[in-house]
Amino acid sequence: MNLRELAAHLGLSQTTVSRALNGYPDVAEATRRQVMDAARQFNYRPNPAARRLATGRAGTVAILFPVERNLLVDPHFFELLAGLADMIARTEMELSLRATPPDQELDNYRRLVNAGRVDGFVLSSPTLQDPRIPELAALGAPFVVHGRTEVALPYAYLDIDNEDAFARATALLLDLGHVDIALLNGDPALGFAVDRERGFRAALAERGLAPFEGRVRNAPMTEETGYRSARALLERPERPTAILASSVLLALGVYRAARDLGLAIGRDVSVIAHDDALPYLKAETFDPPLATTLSPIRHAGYRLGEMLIDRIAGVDPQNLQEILTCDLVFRASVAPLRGEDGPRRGPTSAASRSRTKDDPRSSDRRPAR
Amino acid sequence: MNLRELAAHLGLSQTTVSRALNGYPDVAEATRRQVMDAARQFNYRPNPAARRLATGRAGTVAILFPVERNLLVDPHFFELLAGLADMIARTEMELSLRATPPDQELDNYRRLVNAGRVDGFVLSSPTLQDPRIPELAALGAPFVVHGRTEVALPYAYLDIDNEDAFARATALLLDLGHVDIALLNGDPALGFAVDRERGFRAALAERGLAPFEGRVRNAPMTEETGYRSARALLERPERPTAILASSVLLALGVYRAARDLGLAIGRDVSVIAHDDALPYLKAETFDPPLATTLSPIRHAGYRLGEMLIDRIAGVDPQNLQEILTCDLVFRASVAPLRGEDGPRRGPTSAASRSRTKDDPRSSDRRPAR
DNA sequence: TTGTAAGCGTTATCAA
DNA sequence: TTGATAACGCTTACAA
Repeated sequence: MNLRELAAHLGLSQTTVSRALNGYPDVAEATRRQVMDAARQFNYRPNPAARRLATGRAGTVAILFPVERNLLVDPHFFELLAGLADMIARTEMELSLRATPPDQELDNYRRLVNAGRVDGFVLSSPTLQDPRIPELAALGAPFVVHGRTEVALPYAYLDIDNEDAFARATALLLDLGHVDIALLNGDPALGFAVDRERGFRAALAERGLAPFEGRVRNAPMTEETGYRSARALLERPERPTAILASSVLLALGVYRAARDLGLAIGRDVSVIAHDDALPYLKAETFDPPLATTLSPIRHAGYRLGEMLIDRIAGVDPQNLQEILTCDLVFRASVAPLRGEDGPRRGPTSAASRSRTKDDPRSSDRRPAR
Repeated sequence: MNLRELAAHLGLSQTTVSRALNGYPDVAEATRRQVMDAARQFNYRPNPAARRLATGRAGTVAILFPVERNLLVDPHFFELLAGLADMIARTEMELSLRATPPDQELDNYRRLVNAGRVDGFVLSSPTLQDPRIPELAALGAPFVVHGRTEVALPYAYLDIDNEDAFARATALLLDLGHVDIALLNGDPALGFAVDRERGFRAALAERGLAPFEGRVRNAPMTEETGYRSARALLERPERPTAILASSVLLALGVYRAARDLGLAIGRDVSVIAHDDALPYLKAETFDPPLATTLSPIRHAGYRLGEMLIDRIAGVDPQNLQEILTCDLVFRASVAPLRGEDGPRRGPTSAASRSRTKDDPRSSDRRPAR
């Protein structure tokens, strides 16, 4: 069933039918209803190729990823993708996944835009001075960025409040008596690592403290580096009593190192990690369960899709800038410092101030039957 | 630059130029060369929307994934996707990633085919009686399957030789003196788990052996279940001396369980896992390094893309059925059984027979300069 | 408020 | 071996 047949069936012109379907104002309400009903009845779907050809719009959003680069080493990317695909599937748009050799990446953006093959992009894992941003801005192509950068242009982004999350996590540890806290962070070329360190330092500074020597470590966020870093930190007698980790994968390595050294997570060393809610690596199944700053990255993908659709529709990028607050999820990997003044009995007032709550994804969220 | 302009520039008709570009036979060699050169010179690219409209072909291959189902819990899926995207990017085709509610999955395949929006599909994680296969076959839509099933239809597939891989891994352990071997396997609704168990049992049977009671376990392939299963197996005195795991993630849990129980991997319990070469979970960085049956899943994605292109071009599915042999990569997680007759000194002849070799991805594969 | 008709950039049919 | 010309199915001036 195509437009001509539908129009013929209704005894109307293609024009009118097209306008009715596309929500143009100058069409009689009665006509519109008729058209809509018939379209539904015959399950009419406009041919996307024809529409593309006529409008010049591609009906496609794309996400490019460098074939060889880190992105693929990063399971978070795919979780983001899942959320994005979920959102886009609810629209008439398509999501095109495109691999590109790293050295042709900018070129590919340019080509896709100039050839009108893509209406908008999601940029993932931006660097602080990400060249894709000025490039796409210059091309006038709509895009949304997952994360903030230092690029001084008005662009649409969605980020989590990394600084706030790590400040709150640090404050919680401080409230529990910890003073020597280490930070296992990611590659500082990616903005979030910088923000997290800033939050960490700010929370310490607020109590007149600073990180001890060698307590801030930057490295790729893998189990292996988590292990190595934690091992290096914990095997010396003057070890930190708490560790903040930038990912659950890093925390996995921390757990392994602690176990190797005969240290009990929680009792001997407290751990809080940032949790992007990867479905195959759940903080709550850690032993002991891992406390986290939580922000499901899948939801971020979903929201980025919505924002991109808006951006394509012409919404000003200044109005498409969002920062999500992370939940701080308290679990048994965190405990009060065991000091000479005896164990304390739980978070102090400042800790409960900081929105501590349980995992919102737990089953008690479902409505009762 | 479009076809009309290109034709005008050459003083030829659009028809001729189009035919020259598309490799039709009835065009003079000289003309073709002229056209090709000009096309290259002006960097001419046919408009995909126009081409789609004219040909009825979509120029798109798609991969559908259920939003909620296990697939997303599975990091392997994304690695496959990366290989597929890499391949498709080298063609004129697009790769469309589509999320679908699980209950509308078949419907969505049907819609996409009938509306001519997709030229072909990659089916991932097929079940033994996967309903997508008869559905797509009935629709006459080209598709390739990652894995084999019990569906009695001629369809294109790419699979690894799971049975052979696990038979060889088992034989290696047997050669090293192990007798009580456990198998931590995945969900038996997915075909590969069945094949792996078959290989395991076959290798044992060849020596007149069978698995001990409770030694075959099926569960989702996560770190957590690996831990639980290994724990249950290893904490009893009559524990297995070797464990085969269906994934590196499971093996991670096995390592954790062994550590908890004070058992040394290699010395006290040998471990071999199947390795799909996920870039962020490397068997060679395990401590001790993890022996594996190796088959990079990314390459499978790449190859599936090639096969799908062939299938769309009309190649008979019977000629598009491939089974890849896994490499057996020997590492320190495997050691001879420590028996009353003292430690043995390494693999016996039968073991070296079984294509044991080092990780082929190591740097010595690069050509010398 | 509706209709006519001209594109959009290809490919495909048929004739030359 | 080449060239007119008609689709392909939709959107959009412009006209009525």
